[in-house]
Amino acid sequence: MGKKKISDAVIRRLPKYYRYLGDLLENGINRVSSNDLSKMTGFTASQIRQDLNNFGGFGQQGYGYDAMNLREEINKILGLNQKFRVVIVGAGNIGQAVANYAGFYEEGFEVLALFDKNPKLIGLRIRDIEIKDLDDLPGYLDDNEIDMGVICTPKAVSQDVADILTSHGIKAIWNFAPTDIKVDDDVAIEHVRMNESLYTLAYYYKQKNDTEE
Amino acid sequence: MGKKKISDAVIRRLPKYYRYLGDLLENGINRVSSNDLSKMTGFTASQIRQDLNNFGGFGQQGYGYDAMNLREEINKILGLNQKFRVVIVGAGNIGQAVANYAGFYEEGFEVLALFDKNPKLIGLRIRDIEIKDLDDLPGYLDDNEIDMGVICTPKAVSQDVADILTSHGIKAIWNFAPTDIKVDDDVAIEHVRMNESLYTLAYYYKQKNDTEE
DNA sequence: TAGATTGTTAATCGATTAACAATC
DNA sequence: TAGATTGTTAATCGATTAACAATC
Repeated sequence: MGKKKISDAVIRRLPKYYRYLGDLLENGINRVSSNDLSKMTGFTASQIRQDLNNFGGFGQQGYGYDAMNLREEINKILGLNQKFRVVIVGAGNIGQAVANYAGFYEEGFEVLALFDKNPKLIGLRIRDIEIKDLDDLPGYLDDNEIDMGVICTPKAVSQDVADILTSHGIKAIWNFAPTDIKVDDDVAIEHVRMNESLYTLAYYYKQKNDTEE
Repeated sequence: MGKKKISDAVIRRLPKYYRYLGDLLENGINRVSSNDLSKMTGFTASQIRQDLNNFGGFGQQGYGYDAMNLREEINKILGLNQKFRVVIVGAGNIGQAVANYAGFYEEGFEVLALFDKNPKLIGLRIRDIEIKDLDDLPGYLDDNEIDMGVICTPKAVSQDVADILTSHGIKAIWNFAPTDIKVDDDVAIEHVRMNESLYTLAYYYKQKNDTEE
C-alpha cells in the first residue's frame, strides 16, 4: 500500500545478517549490537541499523538486538517462514547438487521431483526423489501444487522450460542456466550468475597481479 | 597508477555485455549501438556508454560499436585473454559441475585436478581429470603452477582449504561454500552466494504474492 | 544514575540518467 | 550532406555514512 519500496541492495544484505545470527545462536550468543554485526559482516553499523529499521524497530536502546528474535524477524521478512514446494528441471550435476543440498531443506524448501530428458537419468533417485521424464513436467505441474521451479538445464532450453513452468502457474524461478530468462511481471526470478562471478574474479585477479601499483 | 578506480558495479556489468556481444556475433551481427545493447541488457544506453568509456573509446560516432572488437576489448579488460590453471577442491556435485562445465574451458579456464577426502571419489575421473586425495593438495600446489582454486567443500572446512591454497601461492579463489572466507589483501576472491540468491528469491516471491497491492 | 546503543534525521558520497556538442 | 550515435559533462537521484537525541 503506502509502504515505501525497499531497495534491492537492502534485501540482498538480509540473508547475510540471517546467516551470522544463526552462527551466533549456534555459539550460544543471544545479544548482539549493530557494531558486533558490523565486524562480522563488514557493513557499517549505521547501515545495518538503517536496513533493519526499514522493517521495524527490532532493537533496544542501550542493549542491542536479541539474536534469536532478530533472526526470526528476518526469517519472516524474507518469507522463509513458509514451505516451498520445489521441482528441479535438469538433473545433471547442478540439479543434483541443489537436490542434495541440506541447507535447502532446513529453510523449508522441499524438492518433490527432478525432471530430465536423458533416458539414462530418468527413473534414478536422488535423496529418494525420483528423476522423471521432462515430457511429464506439464502434467505433473497440473496435478501437484508447486511453488518454485529450479532451472538447471543447458541455456538453449532454459527459456522453454521457464515458459512451461510459468504457463502452469509457477510464480518463482531459480535459474542456474547462464542466460537471462524473460518472465511475466508476476513471476519472481533469480539468476545464479556463475559466469559473471567467474569473470569478475578474473578481473580482480588481474588487478592484483598485473598492476602492483 | 593515476587511474581512477572503476566501481565494482561497472565490473559486474561487463560480463553481461560480453555475453550479449557473443550472442550477436553468433547471429552474424557485427554492428551494435548502445541503444541496442540497452534493449538486450536492460541497462540504459547512457550507462552502457559510461561504463565502456571507463576503459576507452571503443565506439564510433554515428555508427556504434563493432561487436567483435568490443567483445575482444572486454575480454582483455576482464583478463580473459590469459589461461587460468585451476584446481577444484571438493569433488561432490558442485565440484563436478564446475569440472564439467564447457563454458569454463572456452574462456581459458583449465581444470587440472580435483581433490576430495572421500575414498570413494579418489581415483575417479571427471572429464579425464583425476580426483586426488585432499592430503596431496599442498604437495600438488608446490609441484605445479596453479592460478586459481575453486572451493566446493562443505562450509566447515572451506576456510581451512582456503588457507592451504593461499599459503601455497594461489591468488584467486572461487568459493561455492555458503560462508565468508578471509584471505589476505593480495588474493582475489569471489563468492557464489547461492543461499543469498535463494532467500532473495523467497522475498520477491512473497512480495508478488502476499501484497497484491 | 551513567553508560550503551538504538532509531532517525541530516549530510555526504557515489552512481545513474539526461543532455548535447563532437564527429563519423 | 544529413542523420545517427558516441563521448563526456552536468544534473539528478539514491544509497551510505555521520551525528545525535531518545531511551533502555
